[in-house]
Amino acid sequence: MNIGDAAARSGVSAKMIRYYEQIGLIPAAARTASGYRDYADPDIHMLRFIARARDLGFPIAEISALLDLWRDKDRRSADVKALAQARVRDLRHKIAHLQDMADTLEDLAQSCAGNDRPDCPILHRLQTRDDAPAQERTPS
Amino acid sequence: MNIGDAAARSGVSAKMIRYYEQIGLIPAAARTASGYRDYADPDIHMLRFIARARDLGFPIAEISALLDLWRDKDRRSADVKALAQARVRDLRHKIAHLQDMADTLEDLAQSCAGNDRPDCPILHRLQTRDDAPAQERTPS
DNA sequence: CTTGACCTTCCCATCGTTGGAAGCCCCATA
DNA sequence: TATGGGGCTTCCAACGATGGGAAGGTCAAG
Repeated sequence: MNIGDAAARSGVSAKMIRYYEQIGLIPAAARTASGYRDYADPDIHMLRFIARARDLGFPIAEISALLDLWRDKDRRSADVKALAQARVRDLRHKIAHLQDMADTLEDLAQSCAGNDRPDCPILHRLQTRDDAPAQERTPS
Repeated sequence: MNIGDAAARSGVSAKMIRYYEQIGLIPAAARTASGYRDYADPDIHMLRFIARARDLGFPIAEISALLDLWRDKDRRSADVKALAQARVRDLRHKIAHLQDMADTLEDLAQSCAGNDRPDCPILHRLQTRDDAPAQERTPS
């Protein structure tokens, strides 16, 4: 099976398949006499595995570790779980950060009149220091 | 003031100041006779403005628009508010996406024994199709 | 044999940031 | 005055993951 079919069946683009091979995430594919990459069902399974791990937010390095565990029939499920939990922690951390930014920005936007006048607390906040809680003892 | 001091006072690294100048986000700095960039207080204010906008998740292109509005004394606060609200929508969208991934992954992790045995629903889910709700009519 | 769709490799771009190398400048100290 | 260390300059490269495109070979149908 050519790389285009493998891409269509796995959900990983042909570009990405070549890239994953290049960086060593997946082994070099078999080649036909004319140099075309040739894929079989097990390759498709592996690519689908990668696509799903990627969709769950795993970076390449962790997908590589997951692939190793996937292939290792003597693996300990605790190792897989630890990877997943570390990923969850990282995701929750990123979410909290984005949430802080969104909440702050929403507060600012809500306090802006949004009319034809130029005065705007959003710009005011950006041009002033932001290390204070913003409603305590505004100086002078 | 040298670029190192400007970086320390603004919270933008010297590397980034040069980069922002290069891409045109900020005007080219004044130079001393020997070629050193020379910054004054208004430059620091601008860099701090950039640092805060960046911390609120604005990409460079939007910071550029914010800077234009900041300098424009005839601006309409509605334009600033619209930029902020668009950013909030984008952040909420990203948050929802990460939340989905984290929730899915947490469910999977919770269902994994996490012991010395190799069987693991996380790997199972990754190697099987994921377009089904995962607890309805598991075949055979 | 021609045509069009596919494959190959290689290079470039994104976005924001960091790192390093080579070379010049400035200041303080010996 | 010489010297050393740190800061400045520019240029190049890398990160993660992906897309776009050019130049050229291959395959299958007509």
